[in-house]
Amino acid sequence: MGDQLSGQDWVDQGLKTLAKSGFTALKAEPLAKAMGVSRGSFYWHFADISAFHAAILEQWREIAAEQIIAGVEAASNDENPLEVLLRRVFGARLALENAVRTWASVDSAARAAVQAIDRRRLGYVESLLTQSGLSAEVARARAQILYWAFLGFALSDQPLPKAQQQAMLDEMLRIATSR
Amino acid sequence: MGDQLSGQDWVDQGLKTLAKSGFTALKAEPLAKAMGVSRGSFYWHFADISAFHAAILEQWREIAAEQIIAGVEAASNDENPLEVLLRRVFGARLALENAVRTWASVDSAARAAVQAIDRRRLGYVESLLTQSGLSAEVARARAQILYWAFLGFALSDQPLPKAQQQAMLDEMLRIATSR
DNA sequence: CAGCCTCCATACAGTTGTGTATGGTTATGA
DNA sequence: TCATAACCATACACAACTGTATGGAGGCTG
Repeated sequence: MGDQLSGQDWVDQGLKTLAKSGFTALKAEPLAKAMGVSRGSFYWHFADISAFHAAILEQWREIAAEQIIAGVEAASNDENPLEVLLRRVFGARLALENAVRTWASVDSAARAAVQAIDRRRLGYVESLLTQSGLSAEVARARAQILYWAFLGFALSDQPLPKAQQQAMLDEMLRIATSR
Repeated sequence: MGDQLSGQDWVDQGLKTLAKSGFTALKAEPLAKAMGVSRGSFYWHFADISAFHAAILEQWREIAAEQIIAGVEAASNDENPLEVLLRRVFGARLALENAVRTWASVDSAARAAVQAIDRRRLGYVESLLTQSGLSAEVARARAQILYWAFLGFALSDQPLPKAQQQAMLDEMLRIATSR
C-alpha cells in the first residue's frame, strides 16, 4: 500500500472534507481531484455515492460517541466525570459535528446517524446525573438542557474567550448539580 | 394581481420550501415547477439566484427576531417577559429556523444573516436578565446558555411531550433567575 | 512467464441545474 | 385604440455531477 488508495483512504478524506467544507463537498469528482486520482478509483471502492456516505457516517458514529465516552471514563478516576466531559466538549473544535448535523437536515441516512448519537450521548449524561444522586425526572430535564446547550455551542462554532468559558462552565456545573 | 406573480410571491414560496425541504431545494427550476410557471418568471423578478437568496434572508431577519421580540413585549404587561419568551420559543415549530442555520453552514450570505440574528436575540435575553437584577457578567453567561439550549432544541426539532416540556421550562426559569 | 486480479484512467451518455436571448401575451394608460 | 411596459414561455449554450463501459498498468501466484 504505497500510492494505491484503499476505501478507508477515501473515508478519511471524506471526513476531512466534511469538517472543512460541509456535506455539499462530498462528491466524487471534486474529491478525486483533491486526492490526485480519477473517479475510476472511487467507483472501484464504492458502489455509488450512497455507499460512500454510509461508510463515512459509520465511521463518525464510532469517533463521535464511543471514543469520547471512553476517554472521559478513563480520565475521571478521581475527578468528577461530568466536569471532565463538559470541559472537553465545550473546549473542542466541533466543525465535524456541525457538518454532520447540517447534513442530517437534508439527508435521511445522516439523520439516522445523528439520532442514534443523540440517544447515546443523552443517555450517558443522564446516567452521570442520576449517579450523582438526582431523581430520574430532574436528571432527564437537566441532561436535556445541558445537551441542548452543547448543540447550540457546537452550532455557533466560535470558541469563547477564556474568561467567558470558565464562567460558562461554572454556571453549567451549578445547573447540573444544584438541588 | 390575480394569476400573475410578484417578487414577494417567490419569496413566500421560497420560505415555505426552505422550511419544508431545506436550502438545497431553493432552486429556480423546481420552484418554478411547484408554482406552475417557468423560470422566465424567476429571472424577471430576480437578477440571479443570489439576489433571490438575499431577498429570502432579508425577509427571515424580519420575522425571526423583530416580530418575536415585539410579540413578547406586547404580551407581557403583567407577566414575566422571560417566561413568555421561553414558553413561546420552546413550544414553536422551528423548521424554518433549522433550515436557515443549516444553510448558513455552507453559504456566507446566510451565515451573515444568522450571526446578525444571534446578536440581536442574545442581546435581548441578556437585557431581560439584567433588568431582573442580575450582574452583567452572570446575565451574559446565563443568556448564552439559555440561547444555546434554544439552538439545541431547534436543532433536534422534535416537540417534547407536554409533561417534559413543563419540567424543562421550570428548570430553565430556575437557571435564569436563581442567585 | 503467463495469466489473473487489483486498482485506476479515459471516454461516453444522461441528468439537473444556471443564465440569456427572444418572442408572445396581457393589462393599462395616454 | 394602440403603444408601451410588465410578465412569462421557449429555446439555447454552458457547467457540474453521476454512473457505466472499457481498457491498461502492475503486482501475485501457480
